[in-house]
Amino acid sequence: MMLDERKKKILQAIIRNYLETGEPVGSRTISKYTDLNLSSATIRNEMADLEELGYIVQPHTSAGRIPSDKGYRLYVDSMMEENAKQVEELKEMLVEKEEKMDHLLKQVAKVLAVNTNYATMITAPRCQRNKLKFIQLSRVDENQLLAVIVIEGNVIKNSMISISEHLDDETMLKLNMLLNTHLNGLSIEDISLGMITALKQQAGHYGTIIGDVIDAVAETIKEDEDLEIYTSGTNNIFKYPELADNRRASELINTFEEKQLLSQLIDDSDTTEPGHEIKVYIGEEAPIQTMKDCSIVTANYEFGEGMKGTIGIIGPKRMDYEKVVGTLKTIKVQLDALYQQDDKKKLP
Amino acid sequence: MMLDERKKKILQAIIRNYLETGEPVGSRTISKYTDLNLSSATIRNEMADLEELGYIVQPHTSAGRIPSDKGYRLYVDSMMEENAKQVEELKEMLVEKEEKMDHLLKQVAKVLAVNTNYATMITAPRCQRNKLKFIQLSRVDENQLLAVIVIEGNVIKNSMISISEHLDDETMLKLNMLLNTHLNGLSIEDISLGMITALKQQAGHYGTIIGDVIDAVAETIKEDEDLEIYTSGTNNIFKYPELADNRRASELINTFEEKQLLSQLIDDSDTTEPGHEIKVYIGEEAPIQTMKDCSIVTANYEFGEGMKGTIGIIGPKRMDYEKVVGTLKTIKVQLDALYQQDDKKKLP
DNA sequence: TGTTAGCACTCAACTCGATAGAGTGCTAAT
DNA sequence: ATTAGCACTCTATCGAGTTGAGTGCTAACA
Repeated sequence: MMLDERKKKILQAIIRNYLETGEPVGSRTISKYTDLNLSSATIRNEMADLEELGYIVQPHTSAGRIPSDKGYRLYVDSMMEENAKQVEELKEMLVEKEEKMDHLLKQVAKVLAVNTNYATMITAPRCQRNKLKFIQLSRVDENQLLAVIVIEGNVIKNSMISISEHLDDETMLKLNMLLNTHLNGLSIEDISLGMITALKQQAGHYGTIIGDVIDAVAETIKEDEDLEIYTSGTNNIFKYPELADNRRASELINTFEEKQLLSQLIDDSDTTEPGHEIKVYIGEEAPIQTMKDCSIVTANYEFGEGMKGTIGIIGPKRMDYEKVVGTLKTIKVQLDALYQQDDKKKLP
Repeated sequence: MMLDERKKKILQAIIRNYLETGEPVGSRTISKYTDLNLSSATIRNEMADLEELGYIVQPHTSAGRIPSDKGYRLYVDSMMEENAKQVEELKEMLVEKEEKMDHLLKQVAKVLAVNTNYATMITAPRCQRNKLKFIQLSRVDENQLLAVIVIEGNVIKNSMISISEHLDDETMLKLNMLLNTHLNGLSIEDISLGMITALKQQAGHYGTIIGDVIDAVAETIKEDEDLEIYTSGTNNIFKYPELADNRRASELINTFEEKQLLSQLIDDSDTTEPGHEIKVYIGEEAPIQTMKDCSIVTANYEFGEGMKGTIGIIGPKRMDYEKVVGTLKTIKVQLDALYQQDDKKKLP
């Protein structure tokens, strides 16, 4: 049986109402709530059908109905009206652009959390293939060298290297030359063992230093790959009684704290095909076990040069999908734009 | 009235028992629990005294007694027996020393949380006065300079500077010389406006670059001063029913998330005089309003060159003070030692 | 004089039954 | 096809009664 227009309207009304109240919604309520001018008895009949079709369920015999995962899914897929919400305030907050990436990300997470009343997370943009862009060795004091490593996307890392003998300026220059001419533009896969030994040989007496530097490079790139995740508004879950009981809350808080658990979510939402950058997970669809009573909405933003980051909003299944998707779209656009801006600033 | 030995023993027994069970403890329990061989009636008399003195309270008329803040305080101050706990496991985990400071700190927080079953926090070591140690300008590409800034304690920060014209090697060298000879060893207060203009003049055509670099230096030092706080095991609060009700849990989780709220705690515990590096806050003594149902134990560790960090453990008032203080002491020693080790490695 | 046994009393927590009320399903009338 | 009406179901809530842990007090005891 296909859903006729009226059934759809009723389902939509049920969901909308449930989103607001969090309580099972009965036939009488719908009869008044909609502009269908139907009696509660008729609604009851329709609701019985909808239940049989699996779009709504009864928590117990004499209670109203609440949407099932399938019901939410239909709602999200086809029934949500697009409307440009007032996210102006949000835009403004983002405009005062933070200098540092991590500050910016933390702020975005926070703004999102405050705005939506759900828990949020965001990852820093990450590269698929990291290429080495630039290496600089300098002498900090008698016993220490500083290696500065810049990789594609202007990610910069530093590493201290201990040395046991003095290096004069000329040697420093030579080592820098050697490293840059041979390593620039290479990704971690490109740097072979053969190349390393060759370099060490060329450096002669200073081979160990070259070795140390290359180790540092490898570590830098590796480190950039294990991603940083920022979360905010986790205590928002207490606003939704269906998530706030002790066991569930504890599990959720833990998931948010153990960032690596969230990475499953990132990985999953990462595979989005272009044009569908926003994903919605409802209940059991979630890739994380502890979130099976939640809904999750994720969006991928781009930061140029193939760098992508992920934003996620986690809330109860009766999430205000319209608002969340709308807000995420806005944020995504803002973040995408941010990179363009950066780009322009670079070439005045 | 001074507490005689027996009253002390009874109080101690009450506290110990309450720590275990979390339930009010009655006279009969104590009569059995201790080796005093007293009847419950006698205990009752003593308990009445203890209550009058304010060391214990009754939640309601016909319930057992629980320790008051004052009772805990006495316990912590004078009645805790020092005993070397088995923190070997913990030592081992710390021994596999992480390269990166933030990794290490996160791990410490986690190990502590798992070990104690309380929520934990830790700050990175922070300097009182940051002196500039070394500056390095290098050319990354046609339009960008990279300024690497090293401050005392080997904190390293990077900053990109956009340039509109090509700089040749000689100029780069000159600028580096200029910056290092004039700025090294200075703290932020030492860099006067006069000095800046003088430097800019010397740099002539490249004065704006010098300005940019100095801005970056200022920002770097400032950034290092607003401290990073890592937390772990926040969901442990759900293990203690007296903290796990919705309102309290939400407030606590929020406090842990809004790191800046925790900084009040840091500031307060920072003022510790030498020899008393471990502080215990009980209930209302806590400098953070939301934690007035908790107890907090903090320790300061040192990282040489006047850098100090803070570790904190937050749990219910019926916290196992002995274990916590013992564990914190161990961790503190480990962290203190870590620096010494680092120091040695520097001078082989 | 300190300790203890005994007893009456208190109070939170639990159980049980009754009740109210929201909501349903079914049937018969429109 | 829709609706009014009614019997039915189930949860939530409230109050009464019960239980049991624990106290305070008193009188007896060593």
